[in-house]
Amino acid sequence: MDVLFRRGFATAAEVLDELPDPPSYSAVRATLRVLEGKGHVRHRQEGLRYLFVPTLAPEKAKRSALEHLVRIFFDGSTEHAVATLLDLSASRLSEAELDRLAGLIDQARREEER
Amino acid sequence: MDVLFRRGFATAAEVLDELPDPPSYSAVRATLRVLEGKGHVRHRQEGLRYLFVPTLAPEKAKRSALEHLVRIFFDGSTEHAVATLLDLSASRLSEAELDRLAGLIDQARREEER
DNA sequence: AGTGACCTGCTAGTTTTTTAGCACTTAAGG
DNA sequence: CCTTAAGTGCTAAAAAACTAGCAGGTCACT
Repeated sequence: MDVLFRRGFATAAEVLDELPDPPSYSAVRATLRVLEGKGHVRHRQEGLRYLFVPTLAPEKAKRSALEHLVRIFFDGSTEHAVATLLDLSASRLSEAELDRLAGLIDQARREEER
Repeated sequence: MDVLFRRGFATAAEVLDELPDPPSYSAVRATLRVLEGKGHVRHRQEGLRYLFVPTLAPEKAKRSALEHLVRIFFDGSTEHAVATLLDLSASRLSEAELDRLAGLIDQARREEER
């Protein structure tokens, strides 16, 4: 699922390529069929091969993943999650990115006031 | 692992209790043994029962989980991840929390300048 | 027309996981 | 002292996942 979410879609072979500690090609194909059976994935035929796509829309998947992570690792505290995220990559954030983030906080503040 | 990370430690029965769509008690016990074999978990004896604890320190686990999520769902962009996080819970953030977050961004900015 | 590269569907066999349950130990309560 | 509850270790059987590989189709190239 991670591979599919990251790339948007992929063939079984592409999923295999990107798996760390990969099982066999057969196993990947079987797993994709199981995931499809469970409704987590769909496939469409592209030429003669299958492209697999996550069922959940990317926007929903992102939110759901973040909610889950905040609950599991930060006891539900968005503040702590954001703090760790900033700390994690403070040095990689550009001036412009920081400006935009400050803007988002201001925006949240204004929505709070209403 | 999610249950252990969220609670810090737990018995097999507690893990079972918190699993959505739970397997059998036997399966949980066996899985914990496998995880211990792989080094993801340790256990210590508490009275006559076992308490299982993640091997990875919470601080490292949080960072690792965030890094992974940002890579998978936000193409590595911390900015987009923070934006979604803020949007996700803008209405739940207090004035004080927003102030502290703004402070963290200022701090990142100052570190950038050095 | 033939060949090689890929891909699907399928299968049979192996390995791993899951399950239920038994014997045994410890702690608590009557 | 006896009983009950809760835990561990272990086992055998069932279920699921993994593996290798074959037949057949399509495509591109020679």
